[in-house]
Formats: sequence, structure tokens, C-alpha cells
Amino acid sequence: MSVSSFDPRATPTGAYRPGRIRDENLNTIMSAAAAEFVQHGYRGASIQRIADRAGLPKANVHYYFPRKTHLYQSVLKEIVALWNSELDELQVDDDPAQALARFIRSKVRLSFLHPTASKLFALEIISGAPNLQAYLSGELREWVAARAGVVQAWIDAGRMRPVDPLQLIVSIWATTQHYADFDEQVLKLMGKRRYDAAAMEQIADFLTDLILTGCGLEPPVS
Amino acid sequence: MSVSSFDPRATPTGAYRPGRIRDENLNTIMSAAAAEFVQHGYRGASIQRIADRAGLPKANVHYYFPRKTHLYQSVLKEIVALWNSELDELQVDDDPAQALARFIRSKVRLSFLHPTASKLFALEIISGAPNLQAYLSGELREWVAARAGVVQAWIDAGRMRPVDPLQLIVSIWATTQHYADFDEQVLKLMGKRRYDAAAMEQIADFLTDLILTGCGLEPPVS
DNA sequence: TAAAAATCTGGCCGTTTGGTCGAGATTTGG
DNA sequence: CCAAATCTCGACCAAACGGCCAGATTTTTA
Repeated sequence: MSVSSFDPRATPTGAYRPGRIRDENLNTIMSAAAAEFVQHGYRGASIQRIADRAGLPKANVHYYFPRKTHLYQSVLKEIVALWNSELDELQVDDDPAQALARFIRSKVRLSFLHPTASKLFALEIISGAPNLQAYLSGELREWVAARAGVVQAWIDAGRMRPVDPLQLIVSIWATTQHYADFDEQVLKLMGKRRYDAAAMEQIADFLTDLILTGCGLEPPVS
Repeated sequence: MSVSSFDPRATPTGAYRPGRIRDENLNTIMSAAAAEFVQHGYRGASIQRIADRAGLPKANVHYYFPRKTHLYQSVLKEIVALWNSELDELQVDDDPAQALARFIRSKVRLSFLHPTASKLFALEIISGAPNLQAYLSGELREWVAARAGVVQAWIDAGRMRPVDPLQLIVSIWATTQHYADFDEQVLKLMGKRRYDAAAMEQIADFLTDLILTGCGLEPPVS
């Protein structure tokens, strides 16, 4: 939820520069909004409470985001961009075990690092995805189809057990996402307060082991 | 979302009997409420819209559920009861492959049969589970611990590959739940409008195959 | 330093919210 | 068939809602 660390307007002195205030407030408000949207949903979120979370008067929020919809869609857009940019690729030339292990690990890390983003995305889809229809049938569909194609190529080349490639991607998505979205539930089951580095390793190891073995692959020693 | 089919007050003639109107309205309202809560969350749900969905005046909803919280908690309670009653068991004496396959299948069927219930449960947990804290650290925790114990016994007896039993249960929960909760997303990826019987079979087969193989078990031919 | 642009914010508006009330209609057991 | 219990529902209320505006303040440009 932070602006790119490279900003052409940055000055060594940190002095005022155009847009600095704007960028800061935009980030503050969007972070506050994401938390509020996750807790109460789009309709249940209150601009007054978002303003309180951000430490700003309500009218100031409306100065940057005249309508609630704009704010919500901005937050959602940022999440989609984050997911698109940070997720590992799968290449036909890669070793299936290595590539899948790396893919699972990057998805686990992403989920653990941005739980609020993950939850808001989940919320939107569970509620019928009124703002993501185009994304789901467009970008995401092609993204998944491409990865499924790679898996299919591996299978055709006899480099892994034949499993439905689409369902495999969906299952990786489902399990990794689950730990972020349902952290309240999973942490209670694990008897922990919050995830630590060890727990994250344990979970990444488990998922890699289960899924790779399920694909008839030897999990690489990490 | 329907009342127990066995009702001691039932009469062969179907004539009026005490509580008949009440039972009917209770069910109508709770179904309408579940749909509204899934679409807009607790805070975003409007009693007026719930009344509209149920085809009743708003004041009539308040007659049965004086406060919004009561209505929400009633719906949640019903879902938890449904989950508790319909899920298959795991017994130490069972054959691991058979038992796990049956467990996965029953969870898939439950998710596909009650998507709204599944979604509302997910929503509550993602939003911080303010109404399920006791359930998560109590009943559910013991339920999961018992099943994990059975899996551990199987492992100790050398009847399956050693995997973290808790994470295994969580992963089964995650994948099966995902198909119900994220149906909007999964259906778009599969290029379908809605799940049919064939799709449900395909998904249950895939999950059984992936997870059982991942546990070093031979998936039973179904 | 003066003008211009950007930012800030208290107060206001019409609408929707959860919830109340009480009078009237319906259903029930006796 | 009647009195009691149950159910129906339009009208109403205070609070919270999203959004608007105009004047005050700060920051940037020239």
C-alpha cells in the first residue's frame, strides 16, 4: 500500500515538492479504506470511520475521492496491480518441480505479506465481484490459461503426472489464499496469535510437499 | 435453510397449527437475510432490503427479529449447525484412502449444495470473526484436533506418508470451500455459467486424486 | 513577494438507516 | 362462536449516511 520507492520528484533534502502531500494523503487514505472495507464491506464501510482511521476530517477524504466508489475501485485496482506484478512465472523450459515450488512459495509470501489486500480481493469475489467482472473474464483468465498451458506442456512431455492443469492452479490459489484470508481461523487452530517466520516456512514447506507429491514430483530440498 | 422435515405438529391434512406461520416466516426471512448478508456484509445489509427479498413489510421482519444482531446470529448459528451435522467422520479403524476420499467428497457436496451458507461463514471469518471467536477456539478447534489425531494415528501406523495432519485438514477445508466461495471466479476460469453435476464430479475427483496422491495413498476408483 | 494553485475543513443537505409504536386483521384453543 | 394469542404493517423517530460547498489556509510558481 506504499507508493513506488522511486519517485523522480524526490529531493535529497526531503524538501517540499509538488505532489508530495497528495501522494502521502492518497496512501494514508487508501490504507485506512482497505482496512475499513475488509472489516465492513463496501456498503458497510463509512467514510467517517475511514477518515478517523486516517486521522483526517471527513471532508478531506472527499477532497481526494469525491465518491465512495472511486475510493473503493482505486484500492481494488492497486491490489490487482500488486498481484499481477509480484507473482512468479511458470516457463515451459523450467524444471516442473523447481518452478512449481517457486510459484507456491511466491504466492505464500505474497499472501502473508499483504493479508489485507488478499482479504479485500476475496471479499469482492464472494460478494459477487460486481467490480471485477471484466478482470475475471479478461486478464485473469488469460493469466491462468497461460500457466495451465505450461503445466499441460509438462504433462505432454511426460515430465509430471497427468492432473487437470486448471484445477491445479486453482488449488494452489485456494490453499495459499486461505492462510491469509482465514488467518483468524487457522491461527486459532494452530494455537498461535500471529504468523511468525517459522510458521510461514512450515506452511510453505507443507504445501510444496503435498502438491508436488500429488503431481508425482520430487519436492526440491529448500 | 429449511426447517427439519420432521415436525411433531405436522398434520396429514395440512390444516392450521400453532407455529406454522412462524416457522414459515422464520425460514423465509433467514434465507433472505443470508443472501443479503453475503452480498453486503453485516453492516451493509439493510433490513428494508431483507424484507423486500422476503416479500414482507420491514416491521414484520422486526416482529420476528427485534434487532439486526439477533437475525445475523441466528443465520450464523444455523450454518454452524449444518456444518457440524453433515460432515463425514474419520475413524482410526477406517482405511485411510477410503476415509479421506469420503471426507473430501462430503465436504465438496456440502459446499456445492449450500454455497450461500459457505460464503457467509467465509465472510464472517475474513472480517475478523467478531461473532465466532468462541466457536473457533472451542468446538471447531476440538473437531479439527480429533480429525488430526486420526490422521496422526494412521501415520504412526505407517498407513500413509507423514504429512502435517493439521495442515492437511486445513488444506482440504481450503480447497473444497474455495469452489463454493469463489464460484464467481472459478466458473469464469472454467468457462461455465454454473456448476453442473459433471463439474462437481470432476472437481471432487481431482481433489481426491491430488490430495490422496500427495499423502502417498492410492485413490480408490469411484 | 505577489499571484496562482492546491489543500483543508466546519457546517449543511437530502436520504437511508435500525428500531418503535399501536391499531387492526387473522388464527388459535376452548 | 368467542376471547386470547398471534401476526400484519403504515407511520414515525433520532442517528448516521454520502456528498456538497465556500471560505480559510498552505504550498508552489514566477
